[in-house]
Formats: sequence, structure tokens, C-alpha cells
Amino acid sequence: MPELPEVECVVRGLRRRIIGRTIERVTVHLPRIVRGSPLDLAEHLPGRIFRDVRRRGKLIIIGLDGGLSVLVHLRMTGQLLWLEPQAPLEKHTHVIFHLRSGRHLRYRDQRQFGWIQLAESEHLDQQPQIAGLGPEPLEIEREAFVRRLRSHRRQIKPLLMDQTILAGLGNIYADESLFQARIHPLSRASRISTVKLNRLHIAVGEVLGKAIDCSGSTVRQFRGTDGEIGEFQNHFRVYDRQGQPCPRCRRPIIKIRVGGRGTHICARCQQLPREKTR
DNA sequence: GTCGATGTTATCAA
DNA sequence: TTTGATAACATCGA
Repeated sequence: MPELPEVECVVRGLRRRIIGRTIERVTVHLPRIVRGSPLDLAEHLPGRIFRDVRRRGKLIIIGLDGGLSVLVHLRMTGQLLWLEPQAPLEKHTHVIFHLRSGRHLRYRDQRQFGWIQLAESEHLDQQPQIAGLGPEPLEIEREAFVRRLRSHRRQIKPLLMDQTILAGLGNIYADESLFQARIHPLSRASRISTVKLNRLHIAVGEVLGKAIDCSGSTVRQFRGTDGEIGEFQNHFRVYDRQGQPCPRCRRPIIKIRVGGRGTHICARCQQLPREKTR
């Protein structure tokens, strides 16, 4: 569920809530969620203070004092919730950070794909989950963006979602960006015109920016740190809108499969250039 | 009850 | 090099 905008909103929410607070203890209810040794959390975290929270791609990086960081990947259904300790224990709550103030930061994850890991702040760049990430889509310059995408001949949509190419795009924002740029998701990246790739660079920035401004998208069950739902799903132009009219040309949006993922397009506005037939 | 789909990603085979 | 299938898991809707 959470792509770059949702993760960014969680990070901002966490910043508001946890910076400067001290961890009293950590309880792990589902050890599989913690990479490395789950005991590490209980052992190394008590007494530490949250110093900063940031994002790299879809990964949340929480810095503590004493040179340790907590990495959190929400994958499909992870949530980090800021709650009163007496708040009812919701189903799928797997890890609880008990803060000295009495408050809870709870990790909840219905499908249990997400994970939490302790890491040394000094060596974050060597963490494989971080070292392999491509540039931030909201920071990369146009020329570098075009060069990077055009150097592969894969289908443009799976390429956009490849975290080593760009870090942060997932299924929703790939569909929305390709629609805005009027590019068919099956187009071979190496054969897309400079004009279209320039358009895609702008589209990615605008789509992600607006989604962040809207507190993300809640399609199934995304929640911000304070349990708030996103609003960008009300602005989808193609995602999950099959059968409804294209906002540009009124022809019905169709749903196809690309790289194994459900993909929403307007077949008129996003045309596939004829493949060379060798 | 069954089947297929769901926003992610790692891994394997072709 | 690129692709598709599969797996991890729970839930929902047809």
C-alpha cells in the first residue's frame, strides 16, 4: 500500500510525535517482523531518545541517540500508529514501542510483509536495503531522469517501479504518472521520445507532490501516524477507475496487466508505438 | 466454500 | 538483459 507519498506522510507524522521522546521498552509480539534478532530491540532500545526521522524511497529511517537507527519498511499493509496506551489493542499489532511518556508507537501489519530492523547509524549507506536504491524521484534532475530511464529497454512501467532505478514509485503512482505523461505502460523505455520522457519527469513530480499534499492515498487501509486517512484517492485519474470516463477524452478507462500488476490506462490517450518487427 | 485480486519485494527459472 | 511465475500473508468481493 504505501508508496513514496504515504511513507512521506508517515515520516512527517512521526517527526511531530516522537522526536525527543525516550523509549521505555519494546515488546515484540510477532518476531518474524523484526529482521536480525528480535531481542536486539528489547535489549538495545530502552533509554534511547528519538532524534530524527527521514525517508529514503519507501524506507523509514528513525535515528536514535547513541548511534543506532531503526529501519521500518511498511511493504503492503504496515502502519506506525501513535496511540494512548489504553487504546484497544488492534488486531495485527506486532511490535509496540512503549515511551517514557506512557504513549505507544505501535507497528501494525495485516499481511505481515513489512519489517523492522536495527542498524548502526554510521553504516546506513552500506545497508543493502539502502545502498541499492535509485535516486529520489522528487530530487532527480530532468536530464539525469531521462538518461537513466532511456538506458534500459524494459517496459516503462516495471522500470518506473524498480526501486534500483527510482526509489519510491509503486503501482498507483506509476499508473497516474504514465497517464499524465500520455505514455503507454508497455512502451520500451529506450524507444520513448525525449519529449515524452521530459513530460514523464514533470508528471512524476506533480503526481507525487499533489499526493503528499493530500496526505497520501487510502485505497484499502493506509493510515497516517495519527490514524488519519489519505485523500488523494479522490483525485485518481486512472487508478482503480476502469469503466469510468478518461478525464481527458471521456473514453472508458481500461484495466490491463503489465509485469504481473493491474494497470489502468486510457487506450486513446496512451498509445503503444508499433514495435519494430525485425 | 472457492477463486482471484490487493498498494511490495526477493528469488528463481526460462 | 529481461520476463514471468512464485512466495510470503490476511482479507474482501464476486
